[in-house]
Amino acid sequence: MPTQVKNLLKTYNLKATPQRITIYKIMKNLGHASADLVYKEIGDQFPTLTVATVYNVLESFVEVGLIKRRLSSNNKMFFDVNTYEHCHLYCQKTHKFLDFDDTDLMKMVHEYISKKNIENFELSTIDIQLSGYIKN
Amino acid sequence: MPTQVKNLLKTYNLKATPQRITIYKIMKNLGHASADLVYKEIGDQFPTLTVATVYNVLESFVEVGLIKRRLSSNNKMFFDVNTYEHCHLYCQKTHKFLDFDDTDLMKMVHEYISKKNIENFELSTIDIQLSGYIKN
DNA sequence: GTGATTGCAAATTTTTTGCAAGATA
DNA sequence: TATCTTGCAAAAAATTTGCAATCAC
Repeated sequence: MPTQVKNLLKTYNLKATPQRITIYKIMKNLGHASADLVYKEIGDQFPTLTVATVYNVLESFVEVGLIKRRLSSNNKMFFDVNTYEHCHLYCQKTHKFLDFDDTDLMKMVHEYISKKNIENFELSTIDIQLSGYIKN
Repeated sequence: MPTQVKNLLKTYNLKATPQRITIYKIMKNLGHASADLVYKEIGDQFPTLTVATVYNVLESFVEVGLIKRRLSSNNKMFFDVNTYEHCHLYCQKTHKFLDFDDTDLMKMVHEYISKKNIENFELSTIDIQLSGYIKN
């Protein structure tokens, strides 16, 4: 697994620094997280790693497409380790995300939208977010 | 129009202060905006009105359901003056929103989702956001 | 009048920046 | 070695708070 992450980073033309490896593993583990959350998760397992580095690293991941930004109403940056298109359940209370995989739905909406042919807009991704309360 | 806003606020059990009236008019005019944007828009037309008040007022609007928060990847609070369910075009470069009304699409997705019967989740609203670049 | 709302200034929280030191390929 | 990345400390940006003064009803 550690070597795998190393290779993954290289695939994306990122130098495999210990900081990046650590942060990627945490993102992989959390699935969705804010910079802040990642930083807290690091805790004292890597004492010299600073918040600034967390932001830098996450930004470098976004740039190459290794992770994606997610939309939140939390006024915090949120990132998603899964970059393929999928829906989300978003908890308005805790601001947590759960993946909601439904390729049929995504396909249906995509087809509908492409028929519409929206002017003056270059579509990049479709986000479907079900907002509400995650119980438990 | 000024009286209309006054009445609207009263309908929502909000005292019709000049600050609230001003801010609601601006929101109505902008459609979608961050607290910051609203504050800038006020400019010197109301010199004593501070940022703190902008946040307070917008929050009070959200609480009663007069406006809604919107999801952004901008790490800023975004608000929407239209509270009915509708889609959005979101510009990833400028972080601007455009309404994209399509009741058929919303209906289709709603029906699809309700058939799914998602466990441990209390659905409040469905957000469909088309992210990309708004030309022009 | 009374309770809710505002202004102000200061504190927090979140994110960014600059630059020297260090690590990666 | 050359370049990219990190650490650190400080700045900037965004949001919140406390409290006294003021206003809407």
